[in-house]
Amino acid sequence: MNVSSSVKDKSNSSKSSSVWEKPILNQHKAQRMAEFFSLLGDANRLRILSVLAQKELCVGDLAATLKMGESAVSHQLRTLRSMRLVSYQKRGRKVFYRLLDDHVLELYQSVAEHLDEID
Amino acid sequence: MNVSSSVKDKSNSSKSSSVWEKPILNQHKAQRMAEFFSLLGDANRLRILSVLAQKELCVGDLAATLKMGESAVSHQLRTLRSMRLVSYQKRGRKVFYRLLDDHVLELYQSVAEHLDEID
DNA sequence: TGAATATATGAACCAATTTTCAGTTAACAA
DNA sequence: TTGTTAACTGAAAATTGGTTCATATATTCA
Repeated sequence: MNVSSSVKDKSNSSKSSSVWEKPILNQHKAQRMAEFFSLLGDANRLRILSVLAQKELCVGDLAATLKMGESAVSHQLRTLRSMRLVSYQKRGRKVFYRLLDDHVLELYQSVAEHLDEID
Repeated sequence: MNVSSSVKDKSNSSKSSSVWEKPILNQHKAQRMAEFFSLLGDANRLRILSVLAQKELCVGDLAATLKMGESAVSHQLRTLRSMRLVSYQKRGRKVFYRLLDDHVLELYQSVAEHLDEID
């Protein structure tokens, strides 16, 4: 057993004016953020995004470019769609996907920097 | 089969001057970035970081604050250490952890914004 | 020295995620 | 219509990840 500081957990409110101040990130918001980060926590999804950042592409081309199964790509696009990171447009029997969020670029930026610092 | 664009894959070089331009994120770098994002892709790890962002804390207090097992916390700290997100300092028999990177705050910021836009 | 405390570690277990496989739907062309 | 192609979907198989449990190491205190 071990509790040196007074740990009362004032049932942290979910609103906070400045970033990451006193209240502990509450379970629910932590969960939502974790889900989002997890979305970027897969090499294939990152590569899909990196390709789409250049130009919109249909599922088949995406699969060919990344040397992945088309079904796997389709599944991944589904999860990317669910988090509103890509949008799609059907043309004939192809479905073209494109990036739908520039936040991702910022995140990419930050992590790239961090990674460069490490090694 | 389906390859409308010429997909030659110029064996993408890992260096790129501006962010996310032509070369496809190569397997290796994608993997490293994915590992990093995965690190933030867990609610408990995020909460650990949110607590450490306020003040340094020892393992036991961290566990008590977050209502997690001490072993679980220790395991998580280990992975956070491996990515240089926290540093630690041994004092007596306690080990104090602290945030060791402000990039994380930026990431947190970006994702929080994105999340707010969604709902 | 021996007991108690704080943390770390490895293995086992369970849960979540990703890919593959088979089959379906939709669009187009013959 | 029939055949072909593009994409999607659900379920099973495979992989990855997290927590727990038992144990080990290290530090302090008596």
